[in-house]
Amino acid sequence: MARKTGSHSEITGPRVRAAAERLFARQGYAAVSMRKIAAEVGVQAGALYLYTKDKQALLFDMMDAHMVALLDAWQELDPGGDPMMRLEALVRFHIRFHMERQDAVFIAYMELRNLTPDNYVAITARRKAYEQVVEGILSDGKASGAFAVEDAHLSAMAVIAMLTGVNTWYREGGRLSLERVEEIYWDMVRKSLVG
Amino acid sequence: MARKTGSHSEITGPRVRAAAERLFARQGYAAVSMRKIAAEVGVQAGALYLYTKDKQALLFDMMDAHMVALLDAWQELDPGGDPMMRLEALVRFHIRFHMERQDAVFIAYMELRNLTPDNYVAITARRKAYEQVVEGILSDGKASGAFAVEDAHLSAMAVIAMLTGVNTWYREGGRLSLERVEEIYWDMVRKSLVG
DNA sequence: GTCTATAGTATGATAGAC
DNA sequence: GTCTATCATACTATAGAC
Repeated sequence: MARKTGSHSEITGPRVRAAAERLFARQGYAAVSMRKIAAEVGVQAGALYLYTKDKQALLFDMMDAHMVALLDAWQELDPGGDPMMRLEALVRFHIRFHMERQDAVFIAYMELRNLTPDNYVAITARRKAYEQVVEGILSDGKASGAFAVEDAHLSAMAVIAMLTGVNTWYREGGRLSLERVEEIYWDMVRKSLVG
Repeated sequence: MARKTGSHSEITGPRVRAAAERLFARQGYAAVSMRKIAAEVGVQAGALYLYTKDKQALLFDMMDAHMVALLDAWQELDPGGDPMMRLEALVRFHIRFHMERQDAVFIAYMELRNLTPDNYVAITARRKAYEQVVEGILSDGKASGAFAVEDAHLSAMAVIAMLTGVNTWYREGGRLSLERVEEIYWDMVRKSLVG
């Protein structure tokens, strides 16, 4: 016999996380109160603590989930082999993945300083893992002669900054399609790394 | 006859602004209370209102001063003429200027959302002016055939993101000197924009 | 599962003494 | 010019009713 009323946990939990993500991205973690999140969901502030240990866990969990999703998605997609092909795949993947998750990306970059020390260490480790994916591709390409890279770490950071920067200006329905943006960025990245 | 004690306004004012900049950069505008700023300066919270209208003015004034300094400094340095030479000058200028003002840069990028609507409009106009400096150089270079740029606006945004990204990873006394970083970034930027 | 009520603390800003 | 004291409000988190 089915439940008539009562447990909405499977619905309200995700809604709490979604509301928190929206609000943290738009106003910043410190500026968003539990009351604001509750109001967005349509519950009272006290009810939020059924779905999260505290406000900090709300922030950490969404940042960690984002970084894990990023690393997993790339692992799934990584073609391996030729560094030039891998880098093209990564450039297109990075732009697309980040454009589809603007709020999460914004939070991942802006709210590091609002993590507790332990949580900061954990998230920073995930970030470093992704940076090393990019650096690894550039190192391979340098070794094989495909890329004229002086310093693989520096170039990796430059490429990541450039790609993630798309989020700051690209707006859907604007002058350029995402396909076009991908194309032009890949062209710039490729040229910046070859002879 | 000289004052023995009393007015410290010319000293305390700048110290208030400096403390606010440090704290806003490290903890974020919303997370920093007037009491924290006062403690950093060594005065009581109430005394801060002798040097600023309110907390928002503290934020706006430092962001506006930063953007004006950026635009003025470039206008002073702009060699004019050949787009390739202008762009090299800008790349080196941008990295250097931003590295010397890490806190202000961080705030200028992170705290836009904590500005009141009017203040947001004012700061955004300054940002756009700087973006148009870069876009203008790329447009000139495209017209003269020096740059193979598909979309001057997109490329300007890509270059700015890449250059400003230096702030997120470069640490003084690290593996690479700032001169070396400048060199490598200019090399990457130049290659990404030519044939 | 959600509510109301509340404890305990922190906030931005002002008034008035010195 | 700076202090102390204070107003009015907001905050996170918990307890207990339903």
